[in-house]
This record gives sequence, C-alpha cells and structure tokens, in this order.
Amino acid sequence: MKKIDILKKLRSSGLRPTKQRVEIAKFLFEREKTFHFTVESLNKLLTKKSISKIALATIYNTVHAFKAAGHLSEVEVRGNKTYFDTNVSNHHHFYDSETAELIDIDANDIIIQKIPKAPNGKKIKNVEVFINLKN
Amino acid sequence: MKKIDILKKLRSSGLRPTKQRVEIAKFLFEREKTFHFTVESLNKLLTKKSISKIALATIYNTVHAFKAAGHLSEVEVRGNKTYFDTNVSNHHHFYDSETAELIDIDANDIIIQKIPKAPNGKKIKNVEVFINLKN
DNA sequence: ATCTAGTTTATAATTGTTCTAAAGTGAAAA
DNA sequence: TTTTCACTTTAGAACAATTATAAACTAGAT
Ligand SMILES: [Mn+2]
Ligand SMILES: [Mn+2]
Ligand SMILES: [Zn+2]
Ligand SMILES: [Zn+2]
Repeated sequence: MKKIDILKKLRSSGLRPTKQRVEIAKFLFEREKTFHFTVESLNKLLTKKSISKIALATIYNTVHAFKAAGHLSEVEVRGNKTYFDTNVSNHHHFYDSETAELIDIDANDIIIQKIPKAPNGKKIKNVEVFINLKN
Repeated sequence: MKKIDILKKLRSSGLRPTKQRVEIAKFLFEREKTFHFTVESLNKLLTKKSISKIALATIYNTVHAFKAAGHLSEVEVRGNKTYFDTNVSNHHHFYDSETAELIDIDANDIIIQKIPKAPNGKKIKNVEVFINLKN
C-alpha cells in the first residue's frame, strides 16, 4: 500500500493526516497479510518500532475512527480484550488459544449447507464461523 | 431439575452445597430452556429474586467453578462482558445485537459442507457458528 | 462441642476502555 | 507573515468488568 493510499484512507475517514495517524495507518495497512491486533498489542508494537511515542488515547481514537469508516473490523475472541482486524471483508477465523492467534479463513473456504431460519421477524445479517484449534 | 440433582451438581464440582451456591445453582439450572447471562445480569436477577443478598465475588467464584466443572460454558459476544451459557453441549447461536440476546441453535441444525484443514500440526477442537441478526 | 478447611464478604487492586480538559498544531483568513 | 480557530494530541482521571485479599463465618468431621 502506497503512501498516497494511506493519505486517501485517512481523508476518506474524515481524519486529517497528522504525524501520529499516518504512523498508525502505515503500520496497520502497509502489509501483505491480514493483521489481527488488540489496542494493547498495537501500542506495544508501535512503541517498539517508532521514535515518537503515541498516546494510548490517540491509538484508541484512531483505531475507532478506522473501524467506524470501515477500514477495520472487530473480531470476537474469548477474553475481555477487543480484537481488531485489517481484513474487513466477510471471512472466518481459526483461533489458536495456545498462542491467542487468529488466522483468516476465506469466506469461500467454508460452505454451510444447512442453516436455520432467523427467528420471528428477524433477518440474518451475517454468519461468522470460528474454528478453535488444539495441538 | 430436582433439588437432589442440584446437590449432585455442586458436589460433582467439588463445591460444598452452601446456601449461596444452592441458590445460584437452582436459579441457573432449574429451568427448561438454556439460560445465557453475564455475571452482571445474573447478579441483578438474583438480587431481585432472593431474600438474601449474595456478594458479587461469590457469584463470580461460583460461576467460574461451574464453568471449570463443565456445567457452564462461555460464549463469545462482541463487547467486553463475558457471557455464560447453561447449555454445555456443542451448539451454535443467533445473536440479536438490538436486544443483546443469544438464541441457541442445535448443532444438528447447521451442516457445514466444506471446511479448510487446520494449519501446520494443529487440529480442530470445535467449530462455532455465530449468526448475527438484524431487523 | 470443638476444630479446621472451606466459604463468604466487603473492599482493594487490576485491567481494559472511555472521558476530560488543557496544551499543541496547521491550514486558511486577514 | 501573523492571526485565528477548529481539529488533535496528550496525561491523567473516570469508569466498568474482573480478580485478589484478608478477615469473619460456616459446614461437616472428629
Ligand atoms: Mn472479546
Ligand atoms: Mn466478549
Ligand atoms: Zn481476520
Ligand atoms: Zn447457547
């Protein structure tokens, strides 16, 4: 992902491209593979990597803005930390509880044959499959 | 579920059947349908229902003991509260984010036709399907 | 009845997250 | 340029969920 795309991504989220936001955005989006993270882990990685320290509140704010703009999604994982995902397409996950690591599964790699109908007046918004792993 | 079963359930968990634990256990297990709850919601319901007040720490302790003994399971729901489930069999859920309500789906009501193989050396422990609802 | 390990409880501590309000910054107007 | 002002960052406070602590309190064995 190019620098110009990072700036586009920020502006399209209604975010001014400040030093901190650019740094966060580059860290999140300039990579080949999906990145799954918690705010805590992101903060640690950013602290390790960058010269300038970014306040935790700024990381929360920026991550939430990206989520609101649809550039990040939230993944549910047991425990009380919130996991985010740079893959915003409809997909599924393996979860390795040993390493607390998520692995993407492409939506096409899981086919559900039979599914119950939604209850009284409700509709199905989406279906998430979560595959727990063991050794 | 009979009183005798409640006592059995407690003893089988290595828990002495104290007044508080019996009260919690009866509230959780003496019902027809699955019960999904958070510690907060359970605490409110118990406070409303029973004469004696049970300390929050006791509720946490008891719920965790039941979970450890396999009498309760944990369900992952977006947000930072932990959800518990009296249904400990392998099953799936509808989730209505409007009402923050979980609805059980029998394991047999979902058939997965295609599933990717587990990564390097890992095995599949279980598969959880989470169906988000909308209106 | 006595003893003891297990239990309950109020409260403190910890953890993850959100809020606040003061200081900082930058693009555009004057 | 300087000024302006809305937007940002930040440290720390506040808040919410959970876990730890340690003193008072049983239940059940002796
Ligand atoms: Mn979670
Ligand atoms: Mn959760
Ligand atoms: Zn993912
Ligand atoms: Zn359930």
